Amino acid sequence: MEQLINPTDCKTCHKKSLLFESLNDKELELANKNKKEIIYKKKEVVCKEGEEIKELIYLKKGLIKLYKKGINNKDQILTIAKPLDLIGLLSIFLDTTYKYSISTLEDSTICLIKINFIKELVKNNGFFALNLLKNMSKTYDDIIKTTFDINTKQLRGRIAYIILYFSQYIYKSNYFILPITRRELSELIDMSTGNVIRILSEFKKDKILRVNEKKIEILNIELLKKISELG
Amino acid sequence: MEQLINPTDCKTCHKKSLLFESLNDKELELANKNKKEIIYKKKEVVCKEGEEIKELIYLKKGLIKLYKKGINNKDQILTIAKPLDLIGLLSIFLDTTYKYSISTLEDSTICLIKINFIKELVKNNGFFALNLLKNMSKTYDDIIKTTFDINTKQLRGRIAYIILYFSQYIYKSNYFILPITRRELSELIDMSTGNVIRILSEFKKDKILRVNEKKIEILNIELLKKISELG
DNA sequence: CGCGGCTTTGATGTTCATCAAGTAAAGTGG
DNA sequence: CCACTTTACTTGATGAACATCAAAGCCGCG
Repeated sequence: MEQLINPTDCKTCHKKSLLFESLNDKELELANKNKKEIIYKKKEVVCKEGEEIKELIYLKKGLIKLYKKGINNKDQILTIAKPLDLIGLLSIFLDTTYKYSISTLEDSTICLIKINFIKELVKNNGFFALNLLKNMSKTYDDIIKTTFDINTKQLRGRIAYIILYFSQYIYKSNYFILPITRRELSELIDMSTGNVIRILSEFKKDKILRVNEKKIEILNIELLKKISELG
Repeated sequence: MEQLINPTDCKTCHKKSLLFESLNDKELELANKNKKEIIYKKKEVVCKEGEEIKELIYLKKGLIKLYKKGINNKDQILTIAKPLDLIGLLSIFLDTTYKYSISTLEDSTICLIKINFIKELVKNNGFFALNLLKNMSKTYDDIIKTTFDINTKQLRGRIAYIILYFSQYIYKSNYFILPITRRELSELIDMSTGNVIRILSEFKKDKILRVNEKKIEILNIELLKKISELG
Protein backbone atom coordinates (compact mmCIF):
# COMPACT_ATOMS: atom_id res chain seq x y z
CA MET A 1 0.00 0.00 0.00
CA GLU A 2 0.97 3.64 -0.31
CA GLN A 3 3.18 4.87 2.42
CA LEU A 4 4.16 8.23 3.83
CA ILE A 5 7.89 8.64 4.04
CA ASN A 6 10.36 10.79 5.86
CA PRO A 7 10.24 13.54 3.31
CA THR A 8 12.95 15.58 1.65
CA ASP A 9 13.00 19.24 2.59
CA CYS A 10 11.89 21.31 -0.40
CA LYS A 11 14.86 23.56 0.15
CA THR A 12 17.38 20.83 -0.58
CA CYS A 13 15.28 18.73 -2.96
CA HIS A 14 17.04 18.30 -6.28
CA LYS A 15 13.80 17.38 -7.95
CA LYS A 16 12.09 20.68 -7.44
CA SER A 17 12.74 21.49 -11.07
CA LEU A 18 11.39 24.43 -12.96
CA LEU A 19 8.35 24.61 -10.79
CA PHE A 20 9.93 25.72 -7.56
CA GLU A 21 13.17 27.22 -8.81
CA SER A 22 11.78 30.75 -8.58
CA LEU A 23 10.85 30.45 -4.91
CA ASN A 24 12.80 32.27 -2.21
CA ASP A 25 13.80 30.65 1.07
CA LYS A 26 10.72 31.73 2.91
CA GLU A 27 8.44 30.40 0.20
CA LEU A 28 10.32 27.12 0.09
CA GLU A 29 9.83 26.77 3.82
CA LEU A 30 6.11 27.31 3.38
CA ALA A 31 6.09 24.85 0.50
CA ASN A 32 7.65 22.31 2.76
CA LYS A 33 4.88 22.74 5.29
CA ASN A 34 2.20 22.44 2.64
CA LYS A 35 3.35 19.24 1.03
CA LYS A 36 3.40 15.58 1.81
CA GLU A 37 5.46 12.92 0.13
CA ILE A 38 4.05 9.47 -0.58
CA ILE A 39 5.57 6.30 -1.96
CA TYR A 40 3.40 4.16 -4.16
CA LYS A 41 4.07 0.64 -5.35
CA LYS A 42 3.58 -0.30 -8.99
CA LYS A 43 -0.02 -0.42 -10.21
CA GLU A 44 -1.52 1.63 -7.39
CA VAL A 45 -4.18 4.24 -8.00
CA VAL A 46 -3.16 7.79 -7.10
CA CYS A 47 -6.45 9.49 -7.90
CA LYS A 48 -9.71 8.74 -9.66
CA GLU A 49 -11.75 10.92 -11.99
CA GLY A 50 -14.55 12.50 -10.03
CA GLU A 51 -12.64 12.80 -6.77
CA GLU A 52 -12.16 16.19 -5.18
CA ILE A 53 -8.90 17.98 -5.97
CA LYS A 54 -7.12 19.16 -2.86
CA GLU A 55 -3.53 18.90 -3.91
CA LEU A 56 -1.30 19.33 -6.87
CA ILE A 57 0.27 15.99 -7.81
CA TYR A 58 3.95 16.17 -8.57
CA LEU A 59 5.84 13.09 -9.69
CA LYS A 60 9.26 12.96 -8.08
CA LYS A 61 10.33 9.46 -9.06
CA GLY A 62 8.82 6.65 -11.08
CA LEU A 63 6.32 6.51 -13.94
CA ILE A 64 2.58 7.08 -14.00
CA LYS A 65 -0.27 6.95 -16.47
CA LEU A 66 -3.08 9.43 -16.87
CA TYR A 67 -6.26 7.84 -18.17
CA LYS A 68 -9.99 8.00 -18.54
CA LYS A 69 -12.25 5.13 -17.55
CA GLY A 70 -14.02 3.65 -20.54
CA ILE A 71 -16.86 1.19 -20.86
CA ASN A 72 -16.36 -2.56 -20.31
CA ASN A 73 -13.01 -2.22 -18.57
CA LYS A 74 -11.28 -0.71 -21.60
CA ASP A 75 -9.70 2.58 -20.58
CA GLN A 76 -8.14 5.29 -22.67
CA ILE A 77 -4.64 6.39 -21.69
CA LEU A 78 -4.04 10.08 -22.34
CA THR A 79 -0.38 10.21 -21.53
CA ILE A 80 2.46 8.71 -19.59
CA ALA A 81 4.35 11.02 -17.27
CA LYS A 82 7.88 10.78 -16.05
CA PRO A 83 9.55 12.60 -13.15
CA LEU A 84 9.36 16.39 -13.20
CA ASP A 85 6.32 16.28 -15.42
CA LEU A 86 3.65 18.38 -13.82
CA ILE A 87 0.85 16.10 -14.76
CA GLY A 88 -1.41 16.64 -11.79
CA LEU A 89 -1.70 20.25 -12.80
CA LEU A 90 -4.28 19.69 -15.45
CA SER A 91 -7.52 21.49 -14.79
CA ILE A 92 -6.85 22.15 -11.10
CA PHE A 93 -7.52 25.84 -11.61
CA LEU A 94 -10.76 25.16 -13.30
CA ASP A 95 -12.58 22.38 -11.61
CA THR A 96 -12.86 20.99 -8.13
CA THR A 97 -12.81 17.36 -9.24
CA TYR A 98 -10.34 15.35 -11.30
CA LYS A 99 -11.23 14.76 -14.91
CA TYR A 100 -8.75 11.93 -15.28
CA SER A 101 -7.47 9.05 -13.19
CA ILE A 102 -3.83 8.48 -12.38
CA SER A 103 -2.09 5.24 -11.46
CA THR A 104 1.54 4.17 -11.16
CA LEU A 105 3.34 2.02 -13.74
CA GLU A 106 6.45 1.64 -11.59
CA ASP A 107 7.20 2.19 -7.91
CA SER A 108 6.85 5.95 -7.60
CA THR A 109 7.38 8.83 -5.20
CA ILE A 110 4.82 11.56 -5.37
CA CYS A 111 4.66 14.99 -3.72
CA LEU A 112 1.24 16.35 -2.91
CA ILE A 113 1.16 20.13 -2.56
CA LYS A 114 -1.92 21.92 -1.27
CA ILE A 115 -3.83 23.70 -4.01
CA ASN A 116 -4.49 26.79 -1.98
CA PHE A 117 -0.81 27.24 -1.37
CA ILE A 118 -0.13 27.01 -5.11
CA LYS A 119 -2.80 29.61 -5.77
CA GLU A 120 -1.23 31.94 -3.24
CA LEU A 121 2.12 31.51 -4.93
CA VAL A 122 0.62 32.39 -8.30
CA LYS A 123 -0.81 35.57 -6.83
CA ASN A 124 2.34 36.64 -5.03
CA ASN A 125 5.20 35.42 -7.19
CA GLY A 126 5.04 36.49 -10.81
CA PHE A 127 7.94 34.37 -11.93
CA PHE A 128 6.33 31.30 -10.43
CA ALA A 129 3.13 32.13 -12.28
CA LEU A 130 5.00 32.41 -15.57
CA ASN A 131 6.78 29.12 -14.96
CA LEU A 132 3.52 27.45 -14.18
CA LEU A 133 1.93 28.76 -17.36
CA LYS A 134 4.88 27.51 -19.36
CA ASN A 135 4.82 24.12 -17.73
CA MET A 136 1.12 23.70 -18.13
CA SER A 137 1.26 24.79 -21.73
CA LYS A 138 3.88 22.18 -22.45
CA THR A 139 2.00 19.36 -20.76
CA TYR A 140 -1.18 20.14 -22.64
CA ASP A 141 0.54 20.73 -25.97
CA ASP A 142 2.33 17.41 -25.71
CA ILE A 143 -0.90 15.57 -25.09
CA ILE A 144 -2.60 17.27 -28.02
CA LYS A 145 0.35 16.67 -30.32
CA THR A 146 0.68 13.01 -29.39
CA THR A 147 -3.04 12.39 -29.76
CA PHE A 148 -2.97 14.13 -33.12
CA ASP A 149 0.06 12.18 -34.33
CA ILE A 150 -1.40 8.86 -33.34
CA ASN A 151 -4.78 9.56 -34.88
CA THR A 152 -3.28 10.35 -38.25
CA LYS A 153 -1.34 7.09 -38.50
CA GLN A 154 -2.36 3.56 -39.29
CA LEU A 155 -1.58 0.67 -37.01
CA ARG A 156 2.01 -0.03 -38.04
CA GLY A 157 2.82 3.67 -37.81
CA ARG A 158 1.29 3.87 -34.34
CA ILE A 159 3.37 1.01 -33.00
CA ALA A 160 6.52 2.47 -34.51
CA TYR A 161 5.68 5.87 -33.03
CA ILE A 162 5.07 4.60 -29.53
CA ILE A 163 8.18 2.41 -29.49
CA LEU A 164 10.22 5.46 -30.51
CA TYR A 165 8.43 7.47 -27.83
CA PHE A 166 9.49 5.08 -25.08
CA SER A 167 12.97 4.73 -26.49
CA GLN A 168 13.69 8.42 -27.00
CA TYR A 169 11.46 10.31 -24.62
CA ILE A 170 11.19 8.05 -21.60
CA TYR A 171 14.19 5.73 -21.47
CA LYS A 172 16.70 7.42 -23.81
CA SER A 173 18.00 4.07 -24.96
CA ASN A 174 17.48 1.61 -27.81
CA TYR A 175 16.90 -1.09 -25.27
CA PHE A 176 14.24 -0.84 -22.60
CA ILE A 177 11.68 -2.78 -20.64
CA LEU A 178 8.16 -1.86 -21.58
CA PRO A 179 6.44 -0.55 -18.44
CA ILE A 180 2.96 -1.47 -19.61
CA THR A 181 1.06 -4.52 -20.85
CA ARG A 182 0.10 -5.10 -24.46
CA ARG A 183 -3.40 -4.22 -23.48
CA GLU A 184 -2.35 -0.88 -22.01
CA LEU A 185 -0.33 -0.24 -25.15
CA SER A 186 -3.54 -0.70 -27.09
CA GLU A 187 -5.28 1.79 -24.81
CA LEU A 188 -2.49 4.30 -25.33
CA ILE A 189 -2.45 4.22 -29.11
CA ASP A 190 -6.09 3.40 -29.63
CA MET A 191 -6.16 0.02 -31.30
CA SER A 192 -7.13 -3.55 -30.41
CA THR A 193 -4.85 -5.68 -28.25
CA GLY A 194 -4.75 -8.35 -30.92
CA ASN A 195 -3.29 -5.98 -33.46
CA VAL A 196 -0.68 -4.62 -31.04
CA ILE A 197 0.65 -8.15 -30.64
CA ARG A 198 0.34 -8.95 -34.32
CA ILE A 199 2.32 -5.91 -35.41
CA LEU A 200 4.98 -6.33 -32.74
CA SER A 201 5.44 -9.87 -34.10
CA GLU A 202 5.72 -8.53 -37.63
CA PHE A 203 8.38 -6.05 -36.55
CA LYS A 204 10.19 -8.91 -34.86
CA LYS A 205 9.99 -11.08 -37.96
CA ASP A 206 11.21 -8.16 -40.10
CA LYS A 207 14.18 -7.71 -37.78
CA ILE A 208 13.13 -4.16 -36.85
CA LEU A 209 12.78 -5.03 -33.18
CA ARG A 210 13.97 -7.72 -30.84
CA VAL A 211 10.95 -8.51 -28.70
CA ASN A 212 10.95 -10.82 -25.72
CA GLU A 213 7.96 -10.31 -23.47
CA LYS A 214 8.47 -6.85 -22.01
CA LYS A 215 12.08 -6.54 -23.20
CA ILE A 216 12.39 -4.52 -26.37
CA GLU A 217 15.43 -3.59 -28.42
CA ILE A 218 15.37 -1.48 -31.52
CA LEU A 219 17.46 -3.12 -34.26
CA ASN A 220 16.66 -0.94 -37.26
CA ILE A 221 15.88 2.54 -36.04
CA GLU A 222 15.99 4.12 -39.49
CA LEU A 223 13.26 1.85 -40.79
CA LEU A 224 11.26 2.30 -37.60
CA LYS A 225 11.39 6.07 -37.99
CA LYS A 226 10.32 5.78 -41.59
CA ILE A 227 7.33 3.63 -40.68
CA SER A 228 6.39 6.09 -37.94
CA GLU A 229 6.61 9.10 -40.23
CA LEU A 230 4.80 7.63 -43.19
CA GLY A 231 1.94 6.53 -40.94
CA MET B 1 -8.42 42.08 -46.98
CA GLU B 2 -7.89 42.54 -43.28
CA GLN B 3 -8.33 46.04 -42.06
CA LEU B 4 -7.32 48.03 -39.04
CA ILE B 5 -10.23 49.79 -37.45
CA ASN B 6 -10.84 52.67 -35.14
CA PRO B 7 -10.51 50.59 -32.04
CA THR B 8 -12.54 50.41 -28.86
CA ASP B 9 -10.77 51.62 -25.75
CA CYS B 10 -10.02 48.64 -23.51
CA LYS B 11 -11.43 50.57 -20.60
CA THR B 12 -14.90 50.72 -22.05
CA CYS B 13 -14.82 47.49 -24.07
CA HIS B 14 -17.63 45.18 -23.04
CA LYS B 15 -15.84 42.24 -24.55
CA LYS B 16 -12.86 42.30 -22.25
CA SER B 17 -14.35 39.37 -20.39
CA LEU B 18 -12.67 37.37 -17.70
CA LEU B 19 -9.28 38.08 -19.11
CA PHE B 20 -9.03 41.76 -18.36
CA GLU B 21 -11.58 42.11 -15.60
CA SER B 22 -8.89 42.06 -12.93
CA LEU B 23 -6.97 44.98 -14.42
CA ASN B 24 -6.93 48.39 -12.81
CA ASP B 25 -7.32 51.62 -14.74
CA LYS B 26 -3.64 52.11 -15.27
CA GLU B 27 -3.18 48.58 -16.57
CA LEU B 28 -6.17 48.98 -18.89
CA GLU B 29 -4.61 52.11 -20.28
CA LEU B 30 -1.40 50.23 -20.94
CA ALA B 31 -3.36 47.38 -22.46
CA ASN B 32 -4.94 49.84 -24.80
CA LYS B 33 -1.54 51.03 -25.96
CA ASN B 34 -0.30 47.49 -26.48
CA LYS B 35 -3.14 46.21 -28.60
CA LYS B 36 -4.41 46.62 -32.09
CA GLU B 37 -7.79 45.68 -33.41
CA ILE B 38 -8.23 44.13 -36.83
CA ILE B 39 -11.27 43.22 -38.86
CA TYR B 40 -11.07 40.11 -41.01
CA LYS B 41 -13.45 38.99 -43.68
CA LYS B 42 -14.69 35.40 -43.81
CA LYS B 43 -12.08 32.79 -44.82
CA GLU B 44 -9.04 34.93 -44.14
CA VAL B 45 -5.95 33.51 -42.51
CA VAL B 46 -5.05 35.10 -39.17
CA CYS B 47 -1.85 33.18 -38.53
CA LYS B 48 0.00 30.17 -39.86
CA GLU B 49 1.80 27.43 -37.99
CA GLY B 50 5.49 28.16 -37.97
CA GLU B 51 5.11 31.94 -37.86
CA GLU B 52 6.64 33.88 -35.03
CA ILE B 53 4.34 34.68 -32.11
CA LYS B 54 4.35 38.35 -31.21
CA GLU B 55 0.86 38.85 -29.98
CA LEU B 56 -1.89 37.14 -28.12
CA ILE B 57 -4.89 36.63 -30.38
CA TYR B 58 -8.20 37.48 -28.79
CA LEU B 59 -11.43 36.95 -30.69
CA LYS B 60 -13.81 39.80 -30.08
CA LYS B 61 -16.47 39.06 -32.65
CA GLY B 62 -17.03 36.32 -35.21
CA LEU B 63 -15.95 32.70 -35.48
CA ILE B 64 -12.57 31.15 -36.21
CA LYS B 65 -11.09 27.71 -36.67
CA LEU B 66 -7.82 26.43 -35.26
CA TYR B 67 -6.22 23.79 -37.44
CA LYS B 68 -3.13 21.94 -38.45
CA LYS B 69 -2.02 21.60 -42.05
CA GLY B 70 -2.13 18.02 -43.24
CA ILE B 71 -0.85 16.34 -46.35
CA ASN B 72 -2.58 16.67 -49.74
CA ASN B 73 -4.65 19.66 -48.72
CA LYS B 74 -6.60 17.79 -46.06
CA ASP B 75 -6.27 19.69 -42.78
CA GLN B 76 -7.24 18.68 -39.29
CA ILE B 77 -9.38 21.14 -37.35
CA LEU B 78 -8.63 21.15 -33.64
CA THR B 79 -11.39 23.39 -32.49
CA ILE B 80 -13.75 26.18 -33.39
CA ALA B 81 -13.62 29.27 -31.22
CA LYS B 82 -16.29 31.83 -30.57
CA PRO B 83 -15.96 35.33 -29.06
CA LEU B 84 -14.29 35.55 -25.67
CA ASP B 85 -12.52 32.25 -26.22
CA LEU B 86 -8.85 32.81 -25.59
CA ILE B 87 -7.73 30.58 -28.37
CA GLY B 88 -4.58 32.40 -29.36
CA LEU B 89 -3.22 31.72 -25.93
CA LEU B 90 -2.18 28.19 -26.65
CA SER B 91 1.53 27.64 -26.26
CA ILE B 92 2.49 31.31 -26.39
CA PHE B 93 4.39 30.93 -23.15
CA LEU B 94 6.30 28.00 -24.44
CA ASP B 95 7.29 28.51 -27.99
CA THR B 96 8.17 31.39 -30.19
CA THR B 97 6.25 30.06 -33.17
CA TYR B 98 2.64 29.03 -33.66
CA LYS B 99 1.91 25.34 -33.60
CA TYR B 100 -1.46 25.77 -35.25
CA SER B 101 -2.99 27.92 -37.95
CA ILE B 102 -6.03 30.11 -37.47
CA SER B 103 -8.50 31.35 -40.05
CA THR B 104 -11.90 33.02 -39.89
CA LEU B 105 -15.18 31.23 -40.61
CA GLU B 106 -17.21 34.42 -40.45
CA ASP B 107 -16.37 38.12 -40.58
CA SER B 108 -14.46 38.60 -37.37
CA THR B 109 -12.92 41.25 -35.17
CA ILE B 110 -9.70 40.31 -33.49
CA CYS B 111 -7.62 42.03 -30.83
CA LEU B 112 -3.88 41.49 -30.95
CA ILE B 113 -2.16 42.13 -27.63
CA LYS B 114 1.61 42.21 -27.35
CA ILE B 115 3.02 39.09 -25.69
CA ASN B 116 5.53 40.96 -23.61
CA PHE B 117 2.80 43.08 -22.15
CA ILE B 118 0.85 39.95 -21.19
CA LYS B 119 3.94 38.49 -19.55
CA GLU B 120 4.43 41.68 -17.55
CA LEU B 121 0.82 41.48 -16.40
CA VAL B 122 1.30 37.89 -15.26
CA LYS B 123 4.31 38.93 -13.23
CA ASN B 124 2.70 41.95 -11.63
CA ASN B 125 -0.95 41.06 -11.24
CA GLY B 126 -1.61 37.79 -9.43
CA PHE B 127 -5.33 37.80 -10.10
CA PHE B 128 -4.70 38.21 -13.80
CA ALA B 129 -2.29 35.26 -13.67
CA LEU B 130 -4.88 33.09 -11.95
CA ASN B 131 -7.53 34.06 -14.48
CA LEU B 132 -5.19 33.28 -17.29
CA LEU B 133 -4.40 29.86 -15.86
CA LYS B 134 -8.08 29.15 -15.50
CA ASN B 135 -8.85 30.29 -19.00
CA MET B 136 -6.02 28.35 -20.54
CA SER B 137 -6.94 25.24 -18.61
CA LYS B 138 -10.47 25.43 -19.93
CA THR B 139 -9.45 25.92 -23.53
CA TYR B 140 -7.08 22.99 -23.44
CA ASP B 141 -9.43 20.73 -21.51
CA ASP B 142 -12.21 21.41 -23.98
CA ILE B 143 -10.01 20.46 -26.90
CA ILE B 144 -8.88 17.26 -25.21
CA LYS B 145 -12.42 16.35 -24.21
CA THR B 146 -13.87 16.99 -27.65
CA THR B 147 -11.11 15.05 -29.38
CA PHE B 148 -11.62 12.21 -26.95
CA ASP B 149 -15.39 12.20 -27.39
CA ILE B 150 -15.16 12.17 -31.16
CA ASN B 151 -12.55 9.43 -31.27
CA THR B 152 -14.66 7.08 -29.23
CA LYS B 153 -17.71 7.38 -31.48
CA GLN B 154 -18.54 5.90 -34.84
CA LEU B 155 -19.59 8.00 -37.76
CA ARG B 156 -23.27 8.51 -36.95
CA GLY B 157 -22.36 9.40 -33.39
CA ARG B 158 -19.81 11.93 -34.57
CA ILE B 159 -22.24 13.73 -36.82
CA ALA B 160 -24.85 13.81 -34.06
CA TYR B 161 -22.24 15.12 -31.62
CA ILE B 162 -21.04 17.93 -33.84
CA ILE B 163 -24.53 19.05 -34.82
CA LEU B 164 -25.40 19.25 -31.12
CA TYR B 165 -22.13 21.11 -30.54
CA PHE B 166 -23.05 23.82 -33.04
CA SER B 167 -26.62 23.95 -31.86
CA GLN B 168 -25.94 24.14 -28.13
CA TYR B 169 -22.46 25.54 -27.74
CA ILE B 170 -22.08 27.95 -30.63
CA TYR B 171 -25.52 29.10 -31.76
CA LYS B 172 -27.77 28.18 -28.83
CA SER B 173 -30.63 27.37 -31.18
CA ASN B 174 -32.16 24.34 -32.87
CA TYR B 175 -31.87 26.16 -36.17
CA PHE B 176 -28.59 27.48 -37.47
CA ILE B 177 -26.53 28.01 -40.57
CA LEU B 178 -23.51 25.78 -40.68
CA PRO B 179 -20.42 28.02 -40.83
CA ILE B 180 -18.26 25.43 -42.55
CA THR B 181 -18.31 23.26 -45.64
CA ARG B 182 -18.99 19.52 -45.63
CA ARG B 183 -15.33 19.04 -46.20
CA GLU B 184 -14.36 21.12 -43.16
CA LEU B 185 -16.91 19.17 -41.13
CA SER B 186 -15.05 16.04 -42.13
CA GLU B 187 -11.77 17.63 -41.01
CA LEU B 188 -13.30 18.56 -37.68
CA ILE B 189 -14.69 15.15 -36.81
CA ASP B 190 -12.11 13.09 -38.64
CA MET B 191 -14.00 11.22 -41.32
CA SER B 192 -14.30 11.30 -45.09
CA THR B 193 -16.34 13.99 -46.83
CA GLY B 194 -18.43 11.36 -48.55
CA ASN B 195 -19.58 9.88 -45.29
CA VAL B 196 -20.41 13.27 -43.79
CA ILE B 197 -22.81 13.85 -46.66
CA ARG B 198 -24.14 10.31 -46.58
CA ILE B 199 -24.98 10.44 -42.89
CA LEU B 200 -26.48 13.93 -43.04
CA SER B 201 -28.77 12.57 -45.78
CA GLU B 202 -29.69 9.60 -43.60
CA PHE B 203 -30.57 11.93 -40.71
CA LYS B 204 -32.69 13.94 -43.13
CA LYS B 205 -34.47 10.85 -44.40
CA ASP B 206 -35.06 9.69 -40.81
CA LYS B 207 -36.59 13.10 -39.98
CA ILE B 208 -33.96 13.82 -37.33
CA LEU B 209 -32.73 16.91 -39.15
CA ARG B 210 -34.00 19.27 -41.79
CA VAL B 211 -31.03 19.87 -44.05
CA ASN B 212 -30.90 22.36 -46.89
CA GLU B 213 -27.40 23.18 -47.97
CA LYS B 214 -25.91 25.06 -45.00
CA LYS B 215 -29.25 25.51 -43.24
CA ILE B 216 -29.82 22.96 -40.50
CA GLU B 217 -32.73 22.46 -38.15
CA ILE B 218 -32.91 19.81 -35.47
CA LEU B 219 -36.29 18.06 -35.60
CA ASN B 220 -35.78 15.21 -33.14
CA ILE B 221 -33.29 16.33 -30.53
CA GLU B 222 -33.94 13.40 -28.19
CA LEU B 223 -33.00 10.88 -30.84
CA LEU B 224 -30.00 12.97 -31.88
CA LYS B 225 -28.74 13.03 -28.30
CA LYS B 226 -29.19 9.29 -28.02
CA ILE B 227 -27.20 8.68 -31.21
CA SER B 228 -24.48 11.01 -29.96
CA GLU B 229 -24.24 9.31 -26.57
CA LEU B 230 -24.33 5.73 -27.77
CA GLY B 231 -21.56 6.48 -30.26
C1' DC C 1 -19.18 30.57 -70.85
C1' DG C 2 -16.01 27.73 -68.86
C1' DC C 3 -13.28 26.70 -64.93
C1' DG C 4 -12.75 25.24 -60.26
C1' DG C 5 -14.60 24.20 -55.94
C1' DC C 6 -18.28 22.09 -53.30
C1' DT C 7 -21.76 18.50 -53.16
C1' DT C 8 -23.87 14.07 -53.93
C1' DT C 9 -24.38 8.98 -54.83
C1' DG C 10 -22.88 4.41 -55.82
C1' DA C 11 -19.45 0.70 -56.31
C1' DT C 12 -15.25 -1.28 -54.63
C1' DG C 13 -11.66 -2.57 -51.61
C1' DT C 14 -8.90 -2.04 -47.38
C1' DT C 15 -8.20 -1.58 -42.77
C1' DC C 16 -9.17 -2.95 -38.63
C1' DA C 17 -12.06 -4.77 -34.59
C1' DT C 18 -14.08 -8.75 -32.85
C1' DC C 19 -14.34 -13.30 -31.44
C1' DA C 20 -12.78 -17.85 -30.36
C1' DA C 21 -9.57 -20.98 -28.75
C1' DG C 22 -5.45 -22.03 -26.90
C1' DT C 23 -0.98 -21.24 -24.31
C1' DA C 24 1.87 -19.18 -20.93
C1' DA C 25 2.63 -16.66 -16.76
C1' DA C 26 1.51 -14.85 -12.46
C1' DG C 27 -1.06 -14.51 -8.36
C1' DT C 28 -3.91 -16.86 -4.51
C1' DG C 29 -5.19 -19.83 -0.99
C1' DG C 30 -4.88 -24.11 1.48
C1' DC D 1 4.82 -25.77 -2.18
C1' DC D 2 1.35 -27.30 -5.05
C1' DA D 3 -3.31 -26.93 -7.13
C1' DC D 4 -6.31 -23.42 -8.66
C1' DT D 5 -7.70 -19.23 -10.69
C1' DT D 6 -7.03 -15.40 -12.96
C1' DT D 7 -4.70 -12.40 -16.01
C1' DA D 8 -1.80 -11.66 -19.93
C1' DC D 9 -0.37 -13.14 -24.43
C1' DT D 10 -0.83 -15.12 -29.13
C1' DT D 11 -2.78 -16.58 -33.69
C1' DG D 12 -6.21 -17.16 -37.11
C1' DA D 13 -10.78 -16.53 -39.33
C1' DT D 14 -14.66 -13.49 -40.15
C1' DG D 15 -17.16 -9.55 -41.09
C1' DA D 16 -18.20 -4.66 -40.23
C1' DA D 17 -16.96 -0.02 -40.62
C1' DC D 18 -15.05 3.07 -43.25
C1' DA D 19 -12.01 5.33 -46.97
C1' DT D 20 -11.31 5.83 -51.66
C1' DC D 21 -12.46 6.58 -56.24
C1' DA D 22 -15.24 7.81 -60.16
C1' DA D 23 -18.86 10.24 -62.38
C1' DA D 24 -22.06 13.67 -62.52
C1' DG D 25 -24.65 17.85 -61.02
C1' DC D 26 -24.56 22.41 -59.04
C1' DC D 27 -23.09 26.99 -58.17
C1' DG D 28 -20.34 31.15 -58.16
C1' DC D 29 -16.92 33.89 -60.31
C1' DG D 30 -13.79 35.86 -63.47
